[in-house]
Amino acid sequence: MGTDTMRLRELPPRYDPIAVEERWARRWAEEPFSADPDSGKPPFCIVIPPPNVTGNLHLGHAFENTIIDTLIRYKRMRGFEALYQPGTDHAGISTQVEVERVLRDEGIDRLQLGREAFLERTWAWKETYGGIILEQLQRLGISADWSRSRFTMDEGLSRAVRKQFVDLYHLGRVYRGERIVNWDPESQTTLSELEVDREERPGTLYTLGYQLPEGGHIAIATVRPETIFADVAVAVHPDDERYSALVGEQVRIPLTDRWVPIITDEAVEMDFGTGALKITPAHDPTDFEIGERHGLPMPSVIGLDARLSGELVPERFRGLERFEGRTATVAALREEGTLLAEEAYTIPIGLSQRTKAPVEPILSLQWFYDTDGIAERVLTALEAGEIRIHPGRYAKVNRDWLEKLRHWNISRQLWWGHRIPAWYDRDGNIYVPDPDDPYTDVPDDPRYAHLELTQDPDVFDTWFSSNLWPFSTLGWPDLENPYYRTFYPTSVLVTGYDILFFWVARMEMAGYQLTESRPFDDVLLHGLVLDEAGQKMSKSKGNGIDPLTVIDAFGADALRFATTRASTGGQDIRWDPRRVEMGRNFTTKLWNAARFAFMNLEGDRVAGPPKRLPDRWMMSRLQRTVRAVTTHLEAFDLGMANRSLYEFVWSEFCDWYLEASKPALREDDPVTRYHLRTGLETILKLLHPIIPFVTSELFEALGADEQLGWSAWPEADDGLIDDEAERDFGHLKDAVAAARNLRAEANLPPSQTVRLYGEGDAAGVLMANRAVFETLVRGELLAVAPTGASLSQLLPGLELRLPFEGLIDVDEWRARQRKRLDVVRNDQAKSAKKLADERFVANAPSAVVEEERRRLAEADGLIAGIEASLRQLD
RNA sequence: GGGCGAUUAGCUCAGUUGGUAGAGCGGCCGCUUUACACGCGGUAGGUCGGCGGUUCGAGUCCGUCAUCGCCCACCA
Repeated sequence: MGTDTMRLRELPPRYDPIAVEERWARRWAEEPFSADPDSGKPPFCIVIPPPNVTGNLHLGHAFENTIIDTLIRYKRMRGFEALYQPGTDHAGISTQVEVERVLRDEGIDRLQLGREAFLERTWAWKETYGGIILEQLQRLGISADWSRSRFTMDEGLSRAVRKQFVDLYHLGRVYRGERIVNWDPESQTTLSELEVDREERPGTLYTLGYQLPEGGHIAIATVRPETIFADVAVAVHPDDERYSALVGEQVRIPLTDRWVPIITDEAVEMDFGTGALKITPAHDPTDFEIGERHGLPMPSVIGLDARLSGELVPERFRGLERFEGRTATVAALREEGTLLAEEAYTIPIGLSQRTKAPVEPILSLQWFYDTDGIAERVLTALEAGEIRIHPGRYAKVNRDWLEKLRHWNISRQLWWGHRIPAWYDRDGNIYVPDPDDPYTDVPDDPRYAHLELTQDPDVFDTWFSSNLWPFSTLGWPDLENPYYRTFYPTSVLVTGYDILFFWVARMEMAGYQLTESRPFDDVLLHGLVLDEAGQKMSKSKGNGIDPLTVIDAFGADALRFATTRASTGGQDIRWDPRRVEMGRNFTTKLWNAARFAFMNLEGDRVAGPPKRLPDRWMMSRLQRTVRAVTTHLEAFDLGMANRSLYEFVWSEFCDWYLEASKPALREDDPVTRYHLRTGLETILKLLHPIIPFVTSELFEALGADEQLGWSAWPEADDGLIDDEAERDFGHLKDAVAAARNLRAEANLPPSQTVRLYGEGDAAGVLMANRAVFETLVRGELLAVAPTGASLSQLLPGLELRLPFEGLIDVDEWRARQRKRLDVVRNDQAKSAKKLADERFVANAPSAVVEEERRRLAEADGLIAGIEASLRQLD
């Protein structure tokens, strides 16, 4: 190879992550890692789970994007055309709530402002704050193609949403209908099942008497007496003999003069309460279904403002807020004498995930997505293994949810979002754009010009647009878009298991529905980041940790190190600042190792096979590390990749190789210099996906003319795997450790040079690598056996002797040897016992039995040796 | 009511196909050994939640119980 012309840049003695990271982050933002759809290289694509456009980076984002970026950088280095598709989500309800709050602080009411002005304000807000989270992500060093950033309300993506709706409408999969929905009276919109949290609250179970015509009553249990005004029937189970005689009779609703029939329905539980259920179709999902089955009327008595309203509500209760209404109703019932019993009872209650307000089930005219057919299709595909889910246990969760999916309420009474492309004439007929020309709004269609059409005021559920994300960001519905053609279906979808239903399952449905394809090959679900006490981090609890603060203090590499290390099998990760410190320390260690290497890299380097034992050993271990890290990354096991690298770099490369190579470097050995450089360079490449900043900096300082992120991933060279070198260097390491033990036991100061003699099968390795051994132990290896007494350390194949020179402390040594003797005798006994067991010898694989025999022999030898060395000093 | 996860050294966590338990931090004893005190060398510390089973052999597989946590669920 000859003389090297590379120019090493001098490294500052102390690594300053802040300055270095800032420089690289800016570079990666300005010259993003773009992907060329026409390169012909195999594609690899991950779309970012789009963060809320007005949100701030939290640790969950940092964790998630580190995983994604690590995979992307790895694949890019492996020669894939890797696209990390970035972007943001308009996050309908949370953004609207946020902007409303800001307006309120200015004393402005949304309704006063009006829809158009409000949207203008919201867009302005989005323009101002919408980019913040992406800038924050850039500090993490993620290698997204920033030139392709998308937003769910971009024109192209909005078009995709409209197409989805139009297609589904004409297929009959979305329909407008009056059904029970979850109403959030606080934000004044409906919510899907997923946006409602179930909680148990202490309450009361009331038993009411519904008067029978002939006198007497039927007792009915309810937790919502204020809804009796909307009752349309009383239901009992068809097999319930207690009531069979009453079926068909009319009963009087308390506090009113209305009489309703007693009917039978299988949904009634005979064992619960009195076995008789009041039927309130407009305010309870079960009752709604019963009402539908029996063709019952469905009057409402609770309005959108969550107050009692309507003709059926006696005047004195009208206008009362629902919970006040309950109190008033109960009081009146008591007075009337129809309140038969009250008992304390835990009642399940639905809360709006966003506002925490108790959700009111109401009957409302909304848009629904009948997902039955497509869910079936996804289930078939999942069954066929078209999508791999990691960890595997979530595959079942995914399936179970799809199996019992209900129609999805997709309309929201919000302003911020994709307005529903449906128009109505005065008679309530529905007009939706032609599927063959879905981009034309209905009012533009000359066929409808004579009608006075008004557009549906509602917008879609946010997830009705993010479900398109894997293909809408790539250009769909333009099927000829090169990005769509090359990168779809995407490769891996990385997200938290908490949005498996919200997002993943819905993308699966959208993919098969609209693109006839799975949207991704693999789904990698990660855990949640918990606080130090193991609690979920949340804004309301105020226990969140700002990743930017962490980055400021320790560096983004340190944070990335911490999160990848904690990334094991979808497990939640409890925040532990010690992991970040570990990462910071590790980057510093790497920096210092590089500084040492740089000090020794000037001068000739000769390529070729390693000759000296330390080089052979290191190169062999390095190949194994390349293999292990590659395997782990292929399996998405970032935690293991992290551990393999940490272990190799710190405990092998730094602790042993760099020390052991010092004699050769002192001698200016060009072969060792070559392997030192190769080792360092390979380490930088392997570490790059995890800690891109410090590795890029060092690679550049090493004189490379390409960016590390674009360089090729190392290939393991099996020819360099050297079992003999590993065994011999193992002996050397053991001998060094034994020498250090002797030094410690003899209580010799570290500065004092020790004289040692090695004896036994492995002693040859010491003599052959004398300079290495002497450097590592700060001692002198004697060529001739010392006469007289000495302290010994017994190892398999080696006795290391420290000549007794009178100045040393024998007591410590003796105590330690005796202790060691106990340990070895214990091992010996265990092995002997095993080998004496004929069932073991007969059943265990011969290699295991052989190994046990070897252990026994080794223990025997050690015991004899240790005993002899102890006797010698008696 | 179903389902899932966790339980390993003082703390936070690893532990591929079952073959004598590991890391970081913390503790203790030493060290300006010229890459690194964000470091180096040495050292202590565990009946792997309990019980039972399978096996020559179980942290690892099966059953069961306990504790903690999460998800799903229309018994009013």
